[in-house]
Amino acid sequence: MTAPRPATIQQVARKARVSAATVSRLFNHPGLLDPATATRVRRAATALNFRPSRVGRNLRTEATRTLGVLVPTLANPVFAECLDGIAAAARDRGYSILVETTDYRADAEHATTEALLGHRVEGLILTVADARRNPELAKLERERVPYVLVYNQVPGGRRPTVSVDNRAAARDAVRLLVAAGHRRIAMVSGSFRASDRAQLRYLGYRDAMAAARLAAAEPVEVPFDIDDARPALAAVLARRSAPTALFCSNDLLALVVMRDLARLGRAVPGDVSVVGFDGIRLSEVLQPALTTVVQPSRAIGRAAAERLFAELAGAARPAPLLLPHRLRAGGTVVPPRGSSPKS
Amino acid sequence: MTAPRPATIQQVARKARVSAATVSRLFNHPGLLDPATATRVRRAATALNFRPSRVGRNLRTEATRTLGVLVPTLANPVFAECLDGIAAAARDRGYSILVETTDYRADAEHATTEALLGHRVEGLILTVADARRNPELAKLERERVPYVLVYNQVPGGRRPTVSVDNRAAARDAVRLLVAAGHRRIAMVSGSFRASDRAQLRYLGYRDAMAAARLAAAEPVEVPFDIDDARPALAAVLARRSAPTALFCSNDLLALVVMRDLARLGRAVPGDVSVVGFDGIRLSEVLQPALTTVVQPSRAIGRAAAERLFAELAGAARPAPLLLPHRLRAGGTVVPPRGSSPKS
DNA sequence: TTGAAAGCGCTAACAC
DNA sequence: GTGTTAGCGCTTTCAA
Repeated sequence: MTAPRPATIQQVARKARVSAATVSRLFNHPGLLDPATATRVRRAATALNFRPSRVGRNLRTEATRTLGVLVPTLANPVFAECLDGIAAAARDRGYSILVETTDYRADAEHATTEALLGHRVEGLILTVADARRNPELAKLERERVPYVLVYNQVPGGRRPTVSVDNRAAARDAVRLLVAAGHRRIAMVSGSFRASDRAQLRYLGYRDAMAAARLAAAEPVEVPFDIDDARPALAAVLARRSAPTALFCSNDLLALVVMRDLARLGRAVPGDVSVVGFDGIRLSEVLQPALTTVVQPSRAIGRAAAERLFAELAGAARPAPLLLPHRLRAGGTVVPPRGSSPKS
Repeated sequence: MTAPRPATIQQVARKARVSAATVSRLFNHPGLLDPATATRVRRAATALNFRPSRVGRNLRTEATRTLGVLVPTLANPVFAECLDGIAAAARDRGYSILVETTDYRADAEHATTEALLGHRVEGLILTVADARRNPELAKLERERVPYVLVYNQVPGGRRPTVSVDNRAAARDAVRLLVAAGHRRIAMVSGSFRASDRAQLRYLGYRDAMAAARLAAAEPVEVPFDIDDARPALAAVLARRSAPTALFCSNDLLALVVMRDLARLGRAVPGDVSVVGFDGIRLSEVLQPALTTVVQPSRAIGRAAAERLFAELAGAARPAPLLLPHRLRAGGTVVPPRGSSPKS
């Protein structure tokens, strides 16, 4: 029923009355062949639907021209856009991409990286739950497997990363709320355990609050895949001094928050202002557009791939790369009720 | 600088003073080993960071346990969500996923499928520009490579597909506009050349218009990656009888259309009602939520993977599978200005 | 329970 | 310009 075994280089060689080496040359060093031979071999190959096996080739050359990618989920467009950038860069270089997801479960990082390494990928691009102390990253370093983290960021720059400055970016976002006149600002965040970025962004939130001499609130931690934020939101809004603005650790979360605020009868931005983080394409297009910190996701993916290629070509282990973030003003932030402008 | 050669089964064998066959057995048929031997081999393997090479294994067993996935882009969440479903299903079965994208360029389908087949993927899951006559699909059939199309749909069911009934779904969507009282309805569509789905959805649009004895308009075809729809929209709205409602061939497009209608000073749904197609997660969460046809994207991905596994296990070539679509009423459809309810 | 041997498809010396 | 040969890492008979 299913695929018959593909033709081998030997079969082509027999049919064209040449040696396997000559067939191999046709595909790898066509210049070396006598034109007449080349034609004969080409014809035989076509007749047999021959397509060189990367499996045989990979084994022989000890190079797979394959990259592994590991991200929490592809349901969040921030990772999908990044992967799209990686795929484009890989295509340009003739590399293939093996993809794994963890669904934000740190304990899935082991099995997935093992699978990738088993395939002998030449390098890895990944986003892990926590890049600071991470047994899988330690493994990659011990075994000297080239890798680049995307989105993750490590204090001291001790790992090869491509990211924005999460803390500074979060600070900018919250500062924008402060500038709009908000004094009671809370942060809604995806689980800290599942995301070191979320932790850094919380620090940025605290920085901005401290700089404005405002009281930072405890973070409102929710699961990344939350689909009803009403209980959490109701609790925050019931605090003695309810926030007039919410900073969300990512855009997906911000959108869920906005929808559920509406379901709770709170208007955005009328009752509550909201700021996100990521700048996924869709957050720009909706109305009002989400005010958010834009990360250049495709560029992050592309840069990570290119740094990996550079390292594979012999360059030193890449230093951390900080790509610029950008604050995008949407319509989800206005001054709090009853505030005088330029207070 | 870069990775030293990974340990081989021979090195482990030497270190454990057994043969390579015994090491192999530890990983493939551990029950066959004497417990003491197993421990010794395990220790040696750990000490050397040994991890069986899938490259060697794949060559020997002539099975790669790898699936290829080809989609137009991962920047559209409908494909990313589908891939997320495929990845989850593959993980359950111990399969790996090789991903390629075409950026909606039909002429990239050849090189990308060749790359995948070169890797000897055991099956393919793909969305092509046009599945009816497609040289790459013909190639897959000629070479008897198992494949399942996702989203694509072929009249007569002559190809293995997993999709919704695009035409009927589009008909339902437009019927909903008709039921709201709209008489002048236009369709904004991604390029027909790049998407047979778009063509089918246009047919569904015409069906619904005909059934309501309304005049179908020529489609407003735009590129899938359009980022400013204002020129196209301005042209449609300038027609002698401007539409009061727009049916868009996908959600991403619908969102761009909504934003650009706003930029043109038209309110949605006040001036123009809008319906989308896909039901990407984000379209649900925005406000007003987009009225759209929901496709179960993750389920489509999962079902495609499972049908491929069934075929690999010996089942017959899968028949087309139609998954149910669902109309989701959002806030982007209201009766046209000046219409009387229940006209 | 373990080992020896062969071979999966391919490429790169090396020889002619 | 082309062929011969060896071997990449692994699994699987087959024999002991």
